[in-house]
Amino acid sequence: MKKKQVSLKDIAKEVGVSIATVSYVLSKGKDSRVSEAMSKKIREVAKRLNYQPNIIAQSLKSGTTNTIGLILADISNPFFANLARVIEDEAAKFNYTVIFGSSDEKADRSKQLVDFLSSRQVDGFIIAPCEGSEEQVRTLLQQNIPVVLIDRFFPKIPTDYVIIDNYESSYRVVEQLVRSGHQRIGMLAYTNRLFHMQERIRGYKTVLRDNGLTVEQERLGEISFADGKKETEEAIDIMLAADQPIDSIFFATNTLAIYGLKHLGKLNLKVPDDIAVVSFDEGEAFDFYYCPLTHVRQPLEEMGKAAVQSLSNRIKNPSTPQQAICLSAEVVVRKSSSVTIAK
Amino acid sequence: MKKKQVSLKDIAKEVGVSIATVSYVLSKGKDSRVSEAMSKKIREVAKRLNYQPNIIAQSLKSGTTNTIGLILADISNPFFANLARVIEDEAAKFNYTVIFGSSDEKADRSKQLVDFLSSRQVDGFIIAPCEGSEEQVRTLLQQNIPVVLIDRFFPKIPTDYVIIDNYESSYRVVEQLVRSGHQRIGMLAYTNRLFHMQERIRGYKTVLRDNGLTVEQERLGEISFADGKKETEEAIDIMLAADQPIDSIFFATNTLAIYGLKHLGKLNLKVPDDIAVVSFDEGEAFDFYYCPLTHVRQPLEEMGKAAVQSLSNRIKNPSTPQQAICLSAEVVVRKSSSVTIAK
DNA sequence: TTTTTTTGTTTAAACGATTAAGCATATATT
DNA sequence: AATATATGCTTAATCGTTTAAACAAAAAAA
Repeated sequence: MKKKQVSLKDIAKEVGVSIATVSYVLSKGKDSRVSEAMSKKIREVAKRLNYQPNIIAQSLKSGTTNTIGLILADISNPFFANLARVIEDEAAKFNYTVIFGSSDEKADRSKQLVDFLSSRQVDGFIIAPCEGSEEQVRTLLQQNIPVVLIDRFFPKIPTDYVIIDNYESSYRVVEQLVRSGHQRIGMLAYTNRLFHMQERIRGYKTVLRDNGLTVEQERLGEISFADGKKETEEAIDIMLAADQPIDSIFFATNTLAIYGLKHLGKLNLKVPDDIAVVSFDEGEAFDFYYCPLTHVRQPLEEMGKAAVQSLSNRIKNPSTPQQAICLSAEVVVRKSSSVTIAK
Repeated sequence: MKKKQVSLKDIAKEVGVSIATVSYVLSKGKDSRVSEAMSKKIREVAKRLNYQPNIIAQSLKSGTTNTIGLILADISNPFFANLARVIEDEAAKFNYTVIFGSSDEKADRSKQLVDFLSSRQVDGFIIAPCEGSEEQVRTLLQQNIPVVLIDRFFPKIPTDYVIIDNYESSYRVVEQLVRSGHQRIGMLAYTNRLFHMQERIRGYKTVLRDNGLTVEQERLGEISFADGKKETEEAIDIMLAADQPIDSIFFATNTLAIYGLKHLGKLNLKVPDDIAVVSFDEGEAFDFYYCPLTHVRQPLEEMGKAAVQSLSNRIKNPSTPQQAICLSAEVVVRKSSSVTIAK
């Protein structure tokens, strides 16, 4: 009736030796000084009883769990879902299990997750930090718990991190709109102070200035995370209703692009003829969109792998100097940023 | 330098009492017989030192981890990703953490995951079992480890499970094609012996027979999981090249639908005018498809919740009689199954 | 005052594994 | 034969927590 796993004790009793002997055979193999005959017997019984070591007990003894805590903004977002999968697979190669949770961009939720995972003794964290989570990261560092930030980072906190060059990528993708002759380029971004978002905005503004276009505050829509859909629609409506309506738009994330493209569809505006579009990120959803999108493709695979490797390094060697990895992203040019055919 | 968590011992030393006293105060609160003054002091020190209980140690002692092992076919599939999210959220309400992995429809991978999660002492499993995993499930049952199957189940194994009525759903969604006058209806299914897939096929065949249409073996494409994309394309090509080409098609899963719709696009066939379509499942991808799809909408929320509740019941009361939950799914009728306008 | 009960705290065992140290035997070295 | 070394196994401590049982001191009941 009782669910009782087979333990070293059970094997020891069955064979008639001490627990230690069994442990030596099963965990040390050849290196132990247990006789070959006894080893064989123990291994046989272990197999017969279907012994599985109790990892909880091993963890308690060793102080290590071979577990990584992964905190993402939102696991239902394909960008993070894919990143999670890459990290999971890569971590498996290092013999780590991943336990993760979504912060939903809320600092207090993120705090809960950090505490939860800490108490489960994860060996380290990979975190896509949300706004306001600086203190949590600092606390982990103070406790000497390894942390690697991913996708976003805090310039003032000396953590390991893996990011892409958001300024550069943003500059280059918006440049596509400029090149194809667009003059009134709008941008939709999330209204937060996270560095990566500010960098994307900086890239947008800089490329306009570099090309003699004016940066109009009304063309930069800042959307709250909580009510993204509605605010995106309103922002687009305003930009289109202006005296000088926008002729193209840059979406700073995939979720903004999805909200935005659906709205443009409702307004019966055709991409790229009525309005050109460029975006960050990709997703299966875009595969069915009638007009292939010019977008920034982030090197998810590389990012995930780098993060796991970086974390693994730090776990093994806590005194490694800070590792800051900045990858460059590819700009995929498609039809959605084309020149307007008839004007 | 050493990463050392604060333990009961540290608090005990600081306050000058035994470990047991600290434990009583922190875990029993009012129920303990520790004096109010001492309790207060201990709580203060615990707070000051930022004490977090070591869950690993608690688990070892209690033999329970408050953790659920979740094994899905493929976490990158939106159907499973959404199901996972529902389960995660529901489990959190019961104070359970979810650790999961994807079997990728491979029995040996699934076996690995079961062993892995077992050794981590999960309190129970929620599994969407793949073909050939019967023995794994039986073994868990024999060990009295709680298991709830989801999405799929084995009629011959008396487990708890949560599924939808696949036969009924399939019948009703294909019926839409029949009603709109389609006569040569193809189906794409995965080639496996799992009950849910067989039921979907049975629904398709039955509705044809019930309406005086012949069931042609050439119109039932059975696709292997490993090479789904290519085989889907070939199957569609064959069905279209036949003497009596199909006029409509039923995709048994969302992945098959995605492969299929992309291929129809390449062939320049318009839905529903050139070919009508119905499908199982949904996904953000379909939102951008030019023609809204008639499909079976599975009650993910209900399914996930039922699974967690069922598992929670069994964990608390292992001798509960078998709980078999079969939910009915909704058929969402859209344009893709409309009658062909011009023939 | 003596006995009983209550109150407040400690001791010790347990969960399952690891591992240094100990202790017999057996074998090798002088 | 005496000593050293190797072999094979056991003892016991440890990780951090929980909890029954023991114990001492204080309060209540006799």
